[in-house]
Amino acid sequence: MSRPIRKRRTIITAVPNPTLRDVAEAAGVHAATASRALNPETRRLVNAETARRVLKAAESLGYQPNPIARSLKTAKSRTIGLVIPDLTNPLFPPIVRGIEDVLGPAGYSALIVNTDHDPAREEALVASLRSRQVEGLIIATARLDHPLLRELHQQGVPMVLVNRRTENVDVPCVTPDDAAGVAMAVKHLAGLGHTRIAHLAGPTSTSTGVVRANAFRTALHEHGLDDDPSLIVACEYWTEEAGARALRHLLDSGADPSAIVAGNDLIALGCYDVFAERRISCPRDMSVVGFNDMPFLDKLRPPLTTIAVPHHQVGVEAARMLLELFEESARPARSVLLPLSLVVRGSTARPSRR
Amino acid sequence: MSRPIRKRRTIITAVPNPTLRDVAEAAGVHAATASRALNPETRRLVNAETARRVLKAAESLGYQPNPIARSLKTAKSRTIGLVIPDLTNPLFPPIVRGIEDVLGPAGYSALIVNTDHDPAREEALVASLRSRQVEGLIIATARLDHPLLRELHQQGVPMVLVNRRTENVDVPCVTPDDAAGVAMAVKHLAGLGHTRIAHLAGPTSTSTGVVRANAFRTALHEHGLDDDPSLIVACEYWTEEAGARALRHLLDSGADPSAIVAGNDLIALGCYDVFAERRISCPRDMSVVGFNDMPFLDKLRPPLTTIAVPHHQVGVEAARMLLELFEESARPARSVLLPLSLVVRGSTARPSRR
DNA sequence: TTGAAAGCGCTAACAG
DNA sequence: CTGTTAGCGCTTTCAA
Repeated sequence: MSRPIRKRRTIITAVPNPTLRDVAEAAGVHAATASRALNPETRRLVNAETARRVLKAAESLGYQPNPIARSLKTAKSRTIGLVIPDLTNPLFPPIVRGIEDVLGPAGYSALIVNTDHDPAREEALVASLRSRQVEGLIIATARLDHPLLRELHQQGVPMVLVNRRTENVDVPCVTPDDAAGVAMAVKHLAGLGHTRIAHLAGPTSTSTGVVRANAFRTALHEHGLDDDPSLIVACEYWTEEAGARALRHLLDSGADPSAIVAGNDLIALGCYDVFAERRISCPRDMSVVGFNDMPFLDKLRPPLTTIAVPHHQVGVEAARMLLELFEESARPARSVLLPLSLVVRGSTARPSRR
Repeated sequence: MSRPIRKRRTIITAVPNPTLRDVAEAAGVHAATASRALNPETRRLVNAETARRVLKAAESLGYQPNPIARSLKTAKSRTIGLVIPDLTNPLFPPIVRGIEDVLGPAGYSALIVNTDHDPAREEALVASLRSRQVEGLIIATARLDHPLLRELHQQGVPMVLVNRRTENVDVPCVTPDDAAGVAMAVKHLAGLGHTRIAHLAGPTSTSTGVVRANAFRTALHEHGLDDDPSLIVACEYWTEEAGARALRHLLDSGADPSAIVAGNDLIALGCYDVFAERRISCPRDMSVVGFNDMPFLDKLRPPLTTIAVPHHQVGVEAARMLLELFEESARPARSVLLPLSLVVRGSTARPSRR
């Protein structure tokens, strides 16, 4: 009989945090039915009229499902972990936003952790993410040799890599088309008439560092330019300071370039510091091209010519890929290369010397 | 009798995801006892030797407590919501890191949402955070008139405001000492000999905009300078474009300043654009001071003199304050003003014209 | 000091 | 189509 239920329904008009049972009682049905009605996936299992009543009851009570209870039952947290080196690097915020723009509408949230490039910290943070039951990981800290990634992969943790890749682990990646980007930079400089072009490469422990350096060498060949090994110097980190050190080293070695392809924008900024130190005029004495097109580069002196990376799109693709992985986790790892574009500003010009 | 338990213990050596019961069985105790032993808070309720056995069992099984189950039981999610306008604004990443540096060690995680300055979006995002059972909110999007904040406060949602304040709601805030910062900027310019100093204020809908503008007027008085109302123009947004528009307006109005105190660094960058447009040489013809000291300002042409805000510290204080609020939610709202410092670079100099 | 029992809010068989 | 039942993994009375 439904009398007692009815009675309760009228008494409980405004519960502080209405539960599914409150809704069910208000609608005069069982909690299970209310659950079915409320979930779009299972709504068709219930009489349309009943469903309507449940929806209305939920609405009027201001019912909000408790995702924690749902998670406990379904063993799905609707949460993913995002592992980045450092959020204050302007590279990452647009990627994060791209990820969240896809995840949010799909009902997922991201937990962000910063590793500060410390493998031990990374391991601890990943462990904490996993203990929080994240369903998958998006990782922006990949090194070529990265035991943690191999281990996670073996344990079947769904993940996708962004920006950088790793070796020996078959994991889907979303990266900029680094080789094409470097080729554009070299073509631009060669077109201006530069013949001694140097490369301040990123760290050789990262795929981005290695891929860009290799692409640089290939591009030189294609343009029939000097492939002097002394024109390539690897930076220890992706930072201004490391870029400055590398350029000083390059200049002191007497390699004498007229143009530089920097591994990324920060390394290019390090070049600016050295230009100031040594009274080198850019672009008159030396041209430089960055990589990434981080914000405010147009405000520099001179404005930096660079390769624009669609960071937001990188995030979007990565998040989509992870969601797809959840759908059919057996799918083979597929990777995506995103197209880049050259942004010509004031840091590149024809060489003034011979 | 413990025989069956023992037996099971030896059989189950490596459960994939060991649960509390697995640990309990392995240690030959009840799940409740294992729970008490594992939780430092309740460990003293259990025999030291038993506790040791439980800890060892947990260790050897690689037990990780399931925070979702715990949350369901305790109605605490160990999660907080962080509401910011836009993560790609370089102001916010250091604040986020400060927050996470405090939250992480305390066992909390942050869910970040970006409102893009859209009140409707903000409302929806806050609702989604609340449905995810966040225990509290850190809000960086406060406007002076902000009905949502008043409503949340009435509902007793623990929250703290960062960067900006709101009116008529008694909520704890962590903000830079805007008035002191503006006073430093004006003092610096006055000391250089400027007498016609303009202010490109932030939006009047935000406390930061209003407080800085008022402080500007006060500082002018203190230095006995022109308080010409036409020297103060409010920008519509905290952006380069709005800053540029405001400066054009100021210049066109004939106010004729020799120096500008910009509401923030982005507004100052907008000034740089106008300087280029109108062939105004900075700092020869016009000095400008920014506010915030966002990254890479030293690389601009000229390097921007600005007021440095300890953003990381802002995040740290805000997170601490929220955690304190959880401890004793009846405590009266307390607010913190963080000290700033002037960073003199190349965008300020003595006035060249008389 | 420990165990038994209950239940957080929800979903998923299963039965009717 | 709907109700019953059980249980996700944990904490917390209450008894013993």
